[in-house]
Amino acid sequence: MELPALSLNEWLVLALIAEEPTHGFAIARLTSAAGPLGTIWQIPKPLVYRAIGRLAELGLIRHEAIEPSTTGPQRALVAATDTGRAAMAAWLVTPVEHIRDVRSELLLKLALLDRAGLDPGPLIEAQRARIDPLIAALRQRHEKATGFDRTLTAWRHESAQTVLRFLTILQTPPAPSP
Amino acid sequence: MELPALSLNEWLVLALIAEEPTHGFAIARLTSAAGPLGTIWQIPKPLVYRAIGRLAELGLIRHEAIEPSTTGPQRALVAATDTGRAAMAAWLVTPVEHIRDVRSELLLKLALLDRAGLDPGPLIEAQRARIDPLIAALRQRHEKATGFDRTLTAWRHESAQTVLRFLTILQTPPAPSP
DNA sequence: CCCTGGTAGTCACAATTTGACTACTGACCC
DNA sequence: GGGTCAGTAGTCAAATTGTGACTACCAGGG
Repeated sequence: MELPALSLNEWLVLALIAEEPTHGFAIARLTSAAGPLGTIWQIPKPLVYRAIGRLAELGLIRHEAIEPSTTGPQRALVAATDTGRAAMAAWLVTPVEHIRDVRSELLLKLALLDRAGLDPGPLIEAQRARIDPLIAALRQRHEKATGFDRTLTAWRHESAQTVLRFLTILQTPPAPSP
Repeated sequence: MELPALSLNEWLVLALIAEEPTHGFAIARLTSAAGPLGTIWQIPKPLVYRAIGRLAELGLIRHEAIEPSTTGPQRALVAATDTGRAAMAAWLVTPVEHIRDVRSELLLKLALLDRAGLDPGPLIEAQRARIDPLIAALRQRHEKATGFDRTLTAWRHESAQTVLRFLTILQTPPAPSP
């Protein structure tokens, strides 16, 4: 039962459906530029519906009966299956592979954990463990580099360290003003 | 004479043609994963040729006579026009607007300046001036933020500071070992 | 009673990306 | 000397992604 790779769009749609049974338009609202998640990751409306279609094909979500909406047109409810919820829960605590995915994927996971009222601690720790050896390797490469490679490795090293600093800030709650 | 916006791909192709008259395949080699610029920005082969087509339409480059290659098939030489070289020179020293463009666009400009043997100092200074007020604004927003917004603004603030640190490193040549 | 505005979803098209494909030349091996 | 391998040069078609415009439904205000 290999789960084929999902795009970030698809993971986000699955996550929102796993929170509670909902419908496409509500997801589109949450992930629009104006919505609460739109500051991290936006999904254009047509892509929301495309993602729902794909997730349904994969058996991660299921169409419930159509709800006779009280206001406006009918809405097609979708709910996560057990498989879907399990995949979701695993993804939510898996650290990201590459530095470049921190901005989108890690922040999104943190936001989703926050929405669910779950402790982000384990994810933060796992991410730190993933990054630590990477930073060591980048420092070595930077120390040996010459010419323009020095500029490039400097950037990579600084970027990796930034992730570490960011994770540390998250673990240090802001001091209450005295 | 408004110059329509060029993509990063197109700027890079123009830059390499401005270095010296060349042909599509050579550009594709330089910007492939294995090429010297591939570590910063890769351009798939078909996109190199599409970029050449667009640049020619805009009058930034011109097709020279086809060179009867000594080895292998014929190659279609292209050279930058005066307009093209001027646009290029201006772009090369213009700092990037957004933090997210540092990794790709600013690094690329630095690499191209390095290849041309030009002083990166003015670009670095200009970029610093562009970033400074941004950081101040982000710090303010971070200090006021609460809830998950605090996490988001922390990331943005750290990212902006990283750019500043990076620019500082570039201005500080590595101390010669004693 | 018509018009605006929000809800819900779909469609057709444009842009980007990917991999594979043609074609040409020189070199190497048998 | 002929087959074929590797490298050069460029193009194409298909898959994926993204965009804008469109239908349709209902409520409330003038």
